[in-house]
Amino acid sequence: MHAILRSIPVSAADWLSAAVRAAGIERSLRAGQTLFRAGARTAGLYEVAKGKLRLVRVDRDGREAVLHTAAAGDTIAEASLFSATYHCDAIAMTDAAVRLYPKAVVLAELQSNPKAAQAFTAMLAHQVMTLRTRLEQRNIHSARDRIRHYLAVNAGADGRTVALAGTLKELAGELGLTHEALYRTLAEMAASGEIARRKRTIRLRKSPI
Amino acid sequence: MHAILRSIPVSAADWLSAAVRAAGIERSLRAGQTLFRAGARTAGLYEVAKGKLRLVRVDRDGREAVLHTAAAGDTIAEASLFSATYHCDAIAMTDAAVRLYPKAVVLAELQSNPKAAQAFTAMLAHQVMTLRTRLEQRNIHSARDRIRHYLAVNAGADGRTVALAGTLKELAGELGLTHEALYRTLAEMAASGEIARRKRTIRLRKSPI
DNA sequence: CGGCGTTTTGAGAGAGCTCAACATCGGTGG
DNA sequence: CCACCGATGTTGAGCTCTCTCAAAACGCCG
Repeated sequence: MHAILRSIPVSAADWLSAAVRAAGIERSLRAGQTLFRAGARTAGLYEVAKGKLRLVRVDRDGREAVLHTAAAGDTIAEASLFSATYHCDAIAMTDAAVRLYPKAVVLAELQSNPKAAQAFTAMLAHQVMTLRTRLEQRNIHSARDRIRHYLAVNAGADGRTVALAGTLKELAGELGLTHEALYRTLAEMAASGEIARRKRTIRLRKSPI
Repeated sequence: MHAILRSIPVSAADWLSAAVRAAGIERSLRAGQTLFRAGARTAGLYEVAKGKLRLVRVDRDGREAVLHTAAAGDTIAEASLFSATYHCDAIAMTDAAVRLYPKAVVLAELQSNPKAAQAFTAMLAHQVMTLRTRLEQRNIHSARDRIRHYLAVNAGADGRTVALAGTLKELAGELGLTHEALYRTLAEMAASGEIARRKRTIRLRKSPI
């Protein structure tokens, strides 16, 4: 799935001109530190240089919804180029480094450089599709089927091996499950022989129909 | 929320050049008819001229996930400009009419017309934020809170009146609830005085904190 | 070795889903 | 104008499933 879009450059490095990149402002973050919060004035586009960040919205119950996870090479706050304030919090999951490309510089670049604009647009289009896939996933109520869906969507080249980016607890958050439910269901699926678990991978025993 | 992006032209009419619009191919659809299905080769960008369409993905249980609802003036299949196949089904909810702008024509336009490209990009950015809001919504487990969230996000200018676009059953699908749960919870909220229901509107009694 | 966070397993309760029956509304045709 | 029909809207009762709270084992790092 998304085979074509996968080949599109996701890294800002690939489409921002040297001039824009030169205007980038580096910043380091410790694990757990906040890059920006919802409601704050938007500064521009961030590129993750090192580590991982997550975009979350917090509802009044203190529950966190993980909207996105960005690793090195990814950009965040793309949509904020067209908005005055951020609409979610960005928090470093690990020690991390980001580069800020000021809004005006990026917008000028997008207007003057069709190639950059096209790449940026393609990346947004890709994000729309990824988000829709996650929305589809959230429509699945059963924990088991939701995990199956995740494994199917995120399987590697062989179609049955999934590399886990972070901890299972993080995965639970991304799936919208409690970590207990995820642990339990994974254990059941392993017991029934549907999956095999290793250090940082899960392998599907049978290919999903 | 999204106050700024709301003012961005959502209609294709506003940014496609006359030449591209002239290349548009009209097509009529009866209620329930399918415009395209997941997996089919992408033809281009569609603009809804009349009626309403919905984009859905169907899982193996036959359950429908409503990814998007498009009304007159909206475009659909934007991301498909960068993909060889569609990733969801488009189904007419009412008798409808659409205009197809062939992929090559639109892509050429985006490359040659910075203004169009910018408008298109802004629209995609807007979609990303809308999708994230829906993803946030799906993280809310309680039916009541999910409805509250929907009402808060979709309240009109006065901040407490929400116009219902379609049937409650459709709304239930969009909220990821069964229609029974939605009916019941709306009835409870009306009984407790939290909302007031009219023909095609819901009004919040108190402004949500 | 000690401490902290992840991983794991247990038991109970709540909330939405499912199945079911009925009411209501809008359109159609006699 | 009225009867019919389908879809939406509404309410009831039971059940399943995940969430919640709890406690303990495990792994990693200082």
